[in-house]
Amino acid sequence: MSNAAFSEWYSWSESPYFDRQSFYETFDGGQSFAWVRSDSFIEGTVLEHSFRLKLNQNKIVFSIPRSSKPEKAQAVLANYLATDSDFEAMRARFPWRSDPILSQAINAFPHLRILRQPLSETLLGFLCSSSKQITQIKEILSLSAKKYGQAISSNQYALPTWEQLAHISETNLRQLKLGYRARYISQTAQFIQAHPEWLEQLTKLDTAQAKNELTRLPGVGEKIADCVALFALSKMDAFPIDTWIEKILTRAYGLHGYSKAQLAQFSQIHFGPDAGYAQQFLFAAARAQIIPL
DNA sequence: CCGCAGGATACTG
DNA sequence: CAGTATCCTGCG
Repeated sequence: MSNAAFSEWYSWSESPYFDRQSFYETFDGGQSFAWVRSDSFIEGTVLEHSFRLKLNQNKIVFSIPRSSKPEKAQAVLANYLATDSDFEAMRARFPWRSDPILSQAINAFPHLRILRQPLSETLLGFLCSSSKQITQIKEILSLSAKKYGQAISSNQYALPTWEQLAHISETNLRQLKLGYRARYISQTAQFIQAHPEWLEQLTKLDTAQAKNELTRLPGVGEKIADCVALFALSKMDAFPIDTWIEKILTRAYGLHGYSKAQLAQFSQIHFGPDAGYAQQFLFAAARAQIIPL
C-alpha cells in the first residue's frame, strides 16, 4: 500500500558483507526490536529515519521515504551498523580453536554484527523486556510509537522520545500492555527530564562506569545495563546474561552451580575483551537450536 | 485454568 | 550475600 511513498533501491558500496542468516539475525535477532520482516525486505525505523533493507550480492541495499535524503540515510545506516568496528578482527581473537561450541555458532552466523543503536531507543526497548518475549516487546514498542511517536511516513512512526514519555501518565503507559514496567518507564522518564545531560554523558564513560550509572534507573539491573552498554554504547566487553545465555553456559559449557557473577567472570576470561560479541553468537545459535540445551 | 516468559526489587534467613 | 515472592500481561 505504501510502496509509492518509498524510493527505489539505493545501492550502498560501503555496506558490510552479509550472508542471509547473519543479516536477519543482526537486525531481527534480539538486539533490536525495530525491524519487521516481510517477504523480500525488512522494514523499520532508527529514530526519525525509516528504512527498508534487503541484501543484494551480499550487500545491503536500502529504500527510504521519497521525502528523505539518501546521503543522510546512508550515514545513519553506517553508524547503526558500526562500520568503523572491525568485527572480523574480533572473531579472529576468540578462542574458537579450543571452543567447538563457539566455533559452531560463528559458522552458523559468520557475519553477525553488533548494532550501534540510539541510546534512547535501546534503553526504552530493554526497559520493556523483562519477562517478555520478543514478539510481545515488539508489540509494546509498536503500540507506543503509533500512539505517542512522531509520524515519519505513511505507516511508520518513531518511538516516543524520553521527553514525550515524561508527559504520559503511568496509567496511560499501562494501556500499552506494559504492566508493572509502566512505573519503571515513567520514573525513568522523570529522571532523564530532571537530568538532561545524563544520557549523552553515558557515551563518555567506560563499561563499568556506564553500567553503574544505568543501574541507578528504576527497572535497570545488571542484565539490562549490559544490553544497553553493548547494543547502544558499543561496549564489546558488556556481557548480558539472560536465560538463554545462562542455559548455554551451565549446560553446554558444563558450568553447573555457577552464580551469575561467576558466569560473568568465566565469560570475560574465556571469551576476552569482546565477550559481548561472543555472547551474541551463542545466543543466536542456541535460539536456532544449533547448540543443544 | 495455570505456568511461565530474554528481569528488577524488596524482603527474608 | 543467596534464595524467594511479587509485580502485569498475554500466550500456550
